[in-house]
Amino acid sequence: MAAGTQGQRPAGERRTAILGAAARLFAAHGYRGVTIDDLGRAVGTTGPALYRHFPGKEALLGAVLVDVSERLARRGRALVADADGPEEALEALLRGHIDFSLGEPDLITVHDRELGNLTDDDRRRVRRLQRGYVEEWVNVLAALRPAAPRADLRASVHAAFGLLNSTPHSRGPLSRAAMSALLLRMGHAALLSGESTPRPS
Amino acid sequence: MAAGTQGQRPAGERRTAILGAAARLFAAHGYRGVTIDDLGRAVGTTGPALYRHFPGKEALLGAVLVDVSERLARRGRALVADADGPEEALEALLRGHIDFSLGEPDLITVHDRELGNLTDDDRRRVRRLQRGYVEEWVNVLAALRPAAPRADLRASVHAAFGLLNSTPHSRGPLSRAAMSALLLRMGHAALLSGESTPRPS
DNA sequence: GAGGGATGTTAATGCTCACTAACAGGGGTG
DNA sequence: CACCCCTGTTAGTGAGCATTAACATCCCTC
Repeated sequence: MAAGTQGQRPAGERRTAILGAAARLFAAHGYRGVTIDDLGRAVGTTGPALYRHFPGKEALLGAVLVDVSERLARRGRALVADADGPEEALEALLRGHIDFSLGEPDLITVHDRELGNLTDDDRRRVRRLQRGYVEEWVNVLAALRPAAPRADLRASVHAAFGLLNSTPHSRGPLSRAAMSALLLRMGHAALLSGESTPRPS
Repeated sequence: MAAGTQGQRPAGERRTAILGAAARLFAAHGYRGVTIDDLGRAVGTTGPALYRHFPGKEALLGAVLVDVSERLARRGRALVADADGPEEALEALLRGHIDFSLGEPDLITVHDRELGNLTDDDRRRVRRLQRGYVEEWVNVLAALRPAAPRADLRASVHAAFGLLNSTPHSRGPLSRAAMSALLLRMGHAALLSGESTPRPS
């Protein structure tokens, strides 16, 4: 029971376990509220073992945030490219984002709480990816609401994200399916509320 | 310039200055990212002077959060009581909340990021106040959408708060008036999207 | 079957930080 | 005018924590 008792090799399994634990713990207690030892304990090692996989705590947060930002941006691009017209693109973006925020609430939470604890470099990268994702939404919306100024659309998209991302804090007793439907309906209504007169059916 | 050079007496002026600085700094860097010395410097004293006004850092956060929660809850109750029917009550709640989130974004930010750093006691108190405020909204909505289950309405209200509170992170170049109008429109549409068929005009 | 890289472990190390001690000026009240 | 409370100040103090050092295993390759 002294030292070095492990010896598996399923590639970066420990690494991904650490990333998962980091997302969960950072979401629950905040970046500053989690210690290296907490992280080690969460993956069945001691704290310093972490340094065999990441250069430090900041880099760990960076890896989490860059990864989630990349996935969101990539997914957004793909959904829009595959969609058949802007109505369907918007629907796909909404569904995709909702799946994400219901499926990985920890990542969503960390993603918009911990930007300030990143390295300047990582923060720039994450911001760039976020901007790209937002522009994807804005482009789709612009096709549906040609009269609206682009700045308004951008603000609308950010507000819609606030709505969709509220999930981690407040799902309550609703099933995932029910919550998903509710968010879809609300998000859709909010984003298209720019038209002065909603047309029935 | 050695020691004790001050001597004003406008009552709790220093105290409110500290609370303001705390809201601003906690919003910008997070509770854990702000030191006692930062707080002292922000109000023109040194760090430890703070202990003449508050028993500690936790109590300071507690004072900020309890105060904002009380104000929101009280305001919500008053707006609903003074309103003429549920349509107008909802409108008033939306406008009130939007004013708040555009006018004091720091408080909004701290309010939903730092619950976890409160004393158990303060957390309970804040949660109770929040629940009361939410119920105010839910009651109004229930009158407008009698068919919807209360759990759905609660989730909808939380989601709408996410939308309205997104402001601090994302106002962009829009004027306050423009942003206010945009949020009002979106919030209204999102909350009333429960009706299966939106009726024109 | 010897060597070495990957991965852990425990024990420093050094910094940051909330909080406390000891001391001091200032002004209102007796 | 003497006292005393209010509010500051500077110098600890002790705990927590990221990171590094030194050392130990395991398994894979030659």
